[in-house]
Amino acid sequence: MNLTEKIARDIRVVLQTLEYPEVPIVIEIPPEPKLGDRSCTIALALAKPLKRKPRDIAETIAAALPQLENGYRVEIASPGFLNFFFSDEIYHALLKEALDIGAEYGSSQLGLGEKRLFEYVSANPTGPMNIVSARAAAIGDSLVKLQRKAGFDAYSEFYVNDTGKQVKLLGESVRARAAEVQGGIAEIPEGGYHGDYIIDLATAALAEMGDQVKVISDEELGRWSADKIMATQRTILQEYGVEFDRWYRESELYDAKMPQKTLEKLRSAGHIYEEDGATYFRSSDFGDDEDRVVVTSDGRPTYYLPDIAYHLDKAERGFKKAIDLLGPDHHGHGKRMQAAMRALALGDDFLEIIIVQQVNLMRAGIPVRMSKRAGEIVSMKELLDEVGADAAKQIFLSRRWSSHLDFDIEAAKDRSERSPVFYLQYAHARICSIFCKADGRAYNTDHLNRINTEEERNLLRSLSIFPDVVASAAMQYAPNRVNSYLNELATVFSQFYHHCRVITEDDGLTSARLAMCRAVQIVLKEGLRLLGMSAPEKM
RNA sequence: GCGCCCGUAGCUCAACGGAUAGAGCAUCGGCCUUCUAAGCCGAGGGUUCCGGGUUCGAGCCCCGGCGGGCGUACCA
Repeated sequence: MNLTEKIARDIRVVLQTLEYPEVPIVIEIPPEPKLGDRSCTIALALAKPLKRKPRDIAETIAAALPQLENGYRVEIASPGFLNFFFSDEIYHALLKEALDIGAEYGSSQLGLGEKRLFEYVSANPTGPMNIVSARAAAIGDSLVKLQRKAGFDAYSEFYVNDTGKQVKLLGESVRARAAEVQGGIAEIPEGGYHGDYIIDLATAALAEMGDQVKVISDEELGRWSADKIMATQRTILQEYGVEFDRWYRESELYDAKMPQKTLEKLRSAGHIYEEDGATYFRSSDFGDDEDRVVVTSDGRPTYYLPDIAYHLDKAERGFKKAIDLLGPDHHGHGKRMQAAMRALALGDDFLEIIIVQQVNLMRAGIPVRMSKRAGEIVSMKELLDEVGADAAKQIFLSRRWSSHLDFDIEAAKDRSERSPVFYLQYAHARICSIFCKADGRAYNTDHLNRINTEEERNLLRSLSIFPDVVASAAMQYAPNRVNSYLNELATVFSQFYHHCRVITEDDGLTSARLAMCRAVQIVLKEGLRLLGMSAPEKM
């Protein structure tokens, strides 16, 4: 039962009966409980086409709605809002349902089982992951969970660029450091990697391969190093609580000759030409600013070709939509990929690009200067070790992905005792504690009529909103809405907690209030799960 | 130059095109003999960068500025 849909259905029927023009029906949550449990602005939207006053239209619609028999009453507020107030019976039924289905509460079939693939992080295996990766990981992971809850068949992938020029450079850098470890001088190549982790890799390579390090090719050494880095990335992400359904290696594409096949496909469609010895894709025919090289004049494919192949493969594996989370430094890439998708006739809405904006790392208000060249970066691992996964995720997931956010390490740590994530977890732990204190007294729904304070009613209202929040967060890729909602729920619960004693001599009232607590516990736990955060039972 | 993103309270950020623009932090003042005070109650704090436009209604959409960030490779 979805209360919002119920109202939308009733309004739709009324609009048809009255033969009003078809306009989208939008149901909202009023800004405060006094204004009702749900509201609709349909009368405002109909004012123009009907050439009548919004208030008159609202009254006509209200009169035609099956209010009492469907468990609500309607008030009209200026300039023409239809405000819906649910009956106690409706709320009690909803509470019973939530208790009955538990963690399934809030799930829906909006996605109709559509197969979707989320690709995120996809950090190059040439160095430590940075803070933007941590942000993307938190968002991507939550999006997949949200979309699954909303009925999509959603999956996650981490694409690994384990071939190409950068990997060769990685190999050269490691070789240089290996020479240094053995007492020589490190001659790190132009554009190579300087970080200390290269020394660690060199040491590990020497330990594992001995003098073989000197004779294998740059590519082989680079590939070996990339594998090590990739394994580390996987471990760090696991500790962060983010697991991928698949790590898809660029080299797998080559093994399956997919870049070549993709090139031929584009060529036979007439989108490929040669110039100055290089092979170009005519991407400007499909919205790109200029044509792009897909094979260089010395015969190497650029990153672009296998990436097109990868996306073609996503479509061929049956995904109806591919959603890529990209860093701000790759936003130019989006246009190119869209151009390729069009050239391959995959449709304009197959690929959706989400640019996860940058993170300005601060420490006590002072920007932390990050220089990749000098290897002076705060890695994702260092960040997580310092502030903790839950606190970091909370910061990332309380903002829209499009916001350029300031992440203050000291603030994240200093406030850790009173941080927003603790507020949510505390509410959950507090409920667990109540059930401990209840000492075997169970909740039940036989005495819900004992629920009648303002705080209790606000709590029911908040609980009823959860399915709407999940749906909108999933459809609009907005995990931050779940975070906002959970904060609101925790606040309303705290108010309830302070005004309504749960465990009393009154068995009927106790059982009803325990039922409320259980429902809040279910939603808090499920909400935290959707955000990838833990829900401790004790704090 | 061109392209993308951002500009909201002292700070960090919210706000499906809707009602009096909200939270947290910070500041100030109350509340622990009662289920977790990591909490609750209250106060102060705003020209939503500026100027036009669309709309019954704009922080949100469109145009033009200003400011900041990023991108503009035969790197990824």
